[in-house]
Amino acid sequence: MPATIRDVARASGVHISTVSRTFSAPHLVNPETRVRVLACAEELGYRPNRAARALITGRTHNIGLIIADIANPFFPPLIKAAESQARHRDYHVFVADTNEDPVAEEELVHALAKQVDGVLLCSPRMSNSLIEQLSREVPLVVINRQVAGLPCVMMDVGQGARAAIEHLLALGHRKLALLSGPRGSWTSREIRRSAVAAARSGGAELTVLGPNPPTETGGAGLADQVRRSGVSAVLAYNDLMAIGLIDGLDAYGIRVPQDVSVVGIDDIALSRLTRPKLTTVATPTSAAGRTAVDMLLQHDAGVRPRGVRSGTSDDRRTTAQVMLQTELVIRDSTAPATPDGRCRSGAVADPDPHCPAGPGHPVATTGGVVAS
Amino acid sequence: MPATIRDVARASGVHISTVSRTFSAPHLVNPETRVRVLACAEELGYRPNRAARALITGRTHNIGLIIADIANPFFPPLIKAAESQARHRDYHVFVADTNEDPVAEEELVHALAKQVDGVLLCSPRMSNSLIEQLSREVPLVVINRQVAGLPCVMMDVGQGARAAIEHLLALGHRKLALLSGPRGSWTSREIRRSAVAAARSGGAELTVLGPNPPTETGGAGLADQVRRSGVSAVLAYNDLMAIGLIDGLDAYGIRVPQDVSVVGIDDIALSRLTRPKLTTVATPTSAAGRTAVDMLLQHDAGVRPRGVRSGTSDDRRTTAQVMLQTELVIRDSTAPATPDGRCRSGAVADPDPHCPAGPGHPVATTGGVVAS
DNA sequence: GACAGCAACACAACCGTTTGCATTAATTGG
DNA sequence: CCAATTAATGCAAACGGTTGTGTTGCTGTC
Repeated sequence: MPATIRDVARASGVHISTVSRTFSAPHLVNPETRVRVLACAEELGYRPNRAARALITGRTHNIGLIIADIANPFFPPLIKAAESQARHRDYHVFVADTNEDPVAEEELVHALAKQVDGVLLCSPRMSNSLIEQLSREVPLVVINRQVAGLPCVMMDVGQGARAAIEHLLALGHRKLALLSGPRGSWTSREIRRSAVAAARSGGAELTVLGPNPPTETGGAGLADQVRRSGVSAVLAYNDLMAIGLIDGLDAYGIRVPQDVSVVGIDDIALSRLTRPKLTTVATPTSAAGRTAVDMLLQHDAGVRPRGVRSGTSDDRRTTAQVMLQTELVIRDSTAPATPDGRCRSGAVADPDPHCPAGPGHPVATTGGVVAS
Repeated sequence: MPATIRDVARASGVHISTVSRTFSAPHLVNPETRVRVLACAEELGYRPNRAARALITGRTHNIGLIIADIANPFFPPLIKAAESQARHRDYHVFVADTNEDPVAEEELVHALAKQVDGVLLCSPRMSNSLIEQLSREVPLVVINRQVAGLPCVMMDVGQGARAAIEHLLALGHRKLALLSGPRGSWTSREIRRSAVAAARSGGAELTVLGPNPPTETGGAGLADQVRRSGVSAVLAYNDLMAIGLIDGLDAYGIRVPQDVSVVGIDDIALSRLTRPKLTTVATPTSAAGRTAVDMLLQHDAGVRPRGVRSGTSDDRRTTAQVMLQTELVIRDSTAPATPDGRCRSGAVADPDPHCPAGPGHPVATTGGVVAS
């Protein structure tokens, strides 16, 4: 039913190669013929079959995007940016969700390999060596992880975590906790490394809790541990966990930020909507998506020569690694510590929810529910 | 570089057709040959090229999923469910985002048409006639919309909206507002129709505000209108708008649910995390994603006969239309109306935020921030 | 007037599969 | 022992494009 190049050729009385060139190399065909062919193509509703083209050109004009969990609000902006950027370059994006499962990750790379010109591996949970091995099968760009010899786009969560810890130290907190992320997460390791270093150099004590599932439930489940650890401030692997924790603490009658300060990472849209609004480290997710697509397509422009089974060397892509900056955004979930390290000793139903912000707090917070 | 069927044939000393059959029709090849071929394939890391297969079989084993806005938390669970279901049936999913733009929607269908075996059109904003026209180009399953003659999977938002309005009426509210959704949204029309009918039969007054962008910002921007309209309860097109509205009202010192009750639709994960927790109509998004994939693939199983350009008729798919049930879930953003129609007259900084729940309120709410 | 140069197009091989049909060898029935 | 059947495999034509290499006809030059 759909019109093929042959239908157009027949209708316009030229050879199929002329039709093909009308689209791929217009300067090679006579202007008069060109308009005639284009008219026929339009008439028949002809659209080139990309799969057929891929067969001979070797470029599918598809890219794969492998994500740990689409339902995690951290990812949609990245997906959206990648998809949009790809579309501008006339590429389509396969999105696949691994449910945080490293095995599913590997299978998906294999499954997509032949079908795409490259794969964006977003927050991979598998091992570096496996990633390197897979990269021999299909061009890979790694997001949120550093892998030697491979193009990577990372966000500087180390710097972000440091800023967060320093913010908490400046507020007077001395007993801190870090809720770490899932096993296998490069981001989680970076955060931990930086947070530990920052806490130590600030003379504070930092307890690491985890690994944990990077979800709201994961955070909520840690409320009890946080409570008993006696810390006055917490840095969470991501906003979702931070929000879950706040929720969990609330069930124990512990108030944020009056009793405990909480900092998240990511700055998902949600973090502006919960009460208290979350202090968090903003990560440039959209930029990461765009950049990753650019890096993948940049080296991908050249057309594969005819019969040449490309040898081992020479198309060794320049493995740029870019690090995007993060930024601490201070909202309402952090407040100065009281002299004893806690602002208020877990009062459940205090009639006055206000815990006046001390001079160290950079924004005018009034604690609790506040318009801003 | 990647091994082809010819490489495997050469290595195992058989014809390529035998290799092909080893995978697609194993019973036709000698068991001994089969194991030999499989061993060679394994050795060479051979994986069939799906594009090449698609060329001749006519099935790409891809499906397209077109979404209004990936960043809207309503969609990710649907995407995830669709992707998972598709993968189980050995299909891959192209995800594309239209940014709520009907024109982008049409272009995307065209662009995907040749590349997929069918397209899931999720919450389309274009016209019915255009959808019907596009359905002649590629099999379509429509989600969140009813189009005659096309397979559709809908959620019964009409029933949901009625339940929401009746809930508000039972709480004593008599002046209501409806924040409608984007222009072109079937869901928005359904909600409006049902809400208007329910309000009328309950003897209440209902103001319709909109159309509006279905986002948090869209909701927040309506706070002023809602305030001045003097209503005591609001039903929003979706949770995002409801949450935005609550935020916007808060800036005017209007409390939810003490001063105004707010009901959302969708029950996105977020609605459990904001304060107050949102009363909302839960829509079965994951089920919708799964069902849509099933409906698409169900009629898609047959292999296209060899040279037969399938005629007009006979593969007229049975156009099942399924309606999934919704459910009102009552949380903390709705409370009984006071005799004068408002619980509290916009007190900005009242020291006591509690507005005791009346007997009509089904859950023990204490208003404001509460653990539950 | 012969020939180079060029523009415009046609020809045909090829990409990696699938699949109807032909071929061969082994098995069975009469 | 021969014909008929069956199992296993080879052969080659597609699928819908792209692209290197002719082929043709025209222009301009000496």
